[in-house]
Amino acid sequence: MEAINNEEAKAYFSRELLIWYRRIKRDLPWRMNQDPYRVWVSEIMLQQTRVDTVIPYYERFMSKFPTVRALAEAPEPEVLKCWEGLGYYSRARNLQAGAREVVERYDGVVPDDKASVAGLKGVGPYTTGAIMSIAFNRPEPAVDGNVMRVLSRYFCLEEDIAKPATRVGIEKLAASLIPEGAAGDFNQALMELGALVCTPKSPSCLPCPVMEHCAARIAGRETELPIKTKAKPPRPEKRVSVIVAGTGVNEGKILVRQRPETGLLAQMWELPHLLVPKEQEQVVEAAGEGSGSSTEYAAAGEWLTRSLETDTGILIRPRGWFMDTDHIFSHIHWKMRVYLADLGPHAEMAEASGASLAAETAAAYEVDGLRDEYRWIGPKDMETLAFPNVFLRILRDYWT
DNA sequence: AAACCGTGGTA
DNA sequence: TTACCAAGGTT
Repeated sequence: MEAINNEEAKAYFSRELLIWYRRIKRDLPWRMNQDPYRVWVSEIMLQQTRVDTVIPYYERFMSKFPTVRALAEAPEPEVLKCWEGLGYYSRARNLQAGAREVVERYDGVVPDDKASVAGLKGVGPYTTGAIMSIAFNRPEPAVDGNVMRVLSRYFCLEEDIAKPATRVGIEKLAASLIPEGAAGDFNQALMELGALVCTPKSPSCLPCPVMEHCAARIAGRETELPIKTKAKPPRPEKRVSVIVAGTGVNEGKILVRQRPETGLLAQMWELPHLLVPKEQEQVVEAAGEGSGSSTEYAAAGEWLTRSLETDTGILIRPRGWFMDTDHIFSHIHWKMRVYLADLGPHAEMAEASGASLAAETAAAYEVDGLRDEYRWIGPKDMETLAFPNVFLRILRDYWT
């Protein structure tokens, strides 16, 4: 291995990486052209999400919302439905808010201006650099996890890449590596190398275009780098969810609700569910699949009925266990038990009162105190409302 | 700075 | 099976 100085190592890296990328780059949907809107949508979808997962979502999204204006004018629930199953749903709402800002402030044209792009909702330092370089070929760094890993190895950097300050330092380095007039290709080359060659677990150094002068490789430390502090494991939460079957005018339907505007799974739809307090965990645990006596079922059912009534004003009548399912978010682990139920006695009384259909519905609302966020839905409504995966799985089970 | 925000692939 | 983690951003 020829010993070279740092400036030579940098020039070599930029030159060889760019040549390599232009030879082997993948043919991806968002690389069809450099339309800033297409680049923008792809970068938002690709945040913390694999290429293979994104591709079908991207195709669907672009055919439904082909322009900034189309996205800006769409009803928000349609945008959320298009994002269903992809996760990090605030990305979808921020993206549409950004599109609306581009229509109002920039006449529907994504501005070729770093500060303006950086000011759009959901666009942070990485995405700003990605849009500026890929769409407009501006010499801005776009430092994501791939880039931090690749540069940590090539330059044998030992800073913890989990720390925000480390990314800032690597941005300066990445900026100094951008070849004249080739910002977009070079930034994508860095990420392509990280995705295909310089992978997290076992990097494939032999086909690497810059292996010869990779400091970590030369030191035999390529698997030790980058240094990254471990994430905390998700905290466990026991939850009980209920499928409430409608009767009368709601025959064949079930009760769902829309989540609040902020926080976890914001504005997504879900089955009614409750956090099980520590002191109730034993009671719920005892009433599972064929594992509880009638007494134990009654105890769990009583707790569920009382809690749901307190929380939502809806009086149910538990009918039995349906399924258990685990769902792991990035920071919470839901251990969910699902029960079947129908409505309690006073709802039936309202239906049996002999009132007209409209009056009956109104009466049911009054008697049940059904709040705005609740709705009776059938299978057909699943095509319109956006549900997170944990509830999609349960509902598909229920309706098949 | 550290917690919050989803999901699925991989070893 | 557990553990890691992927083209991050916001608060």
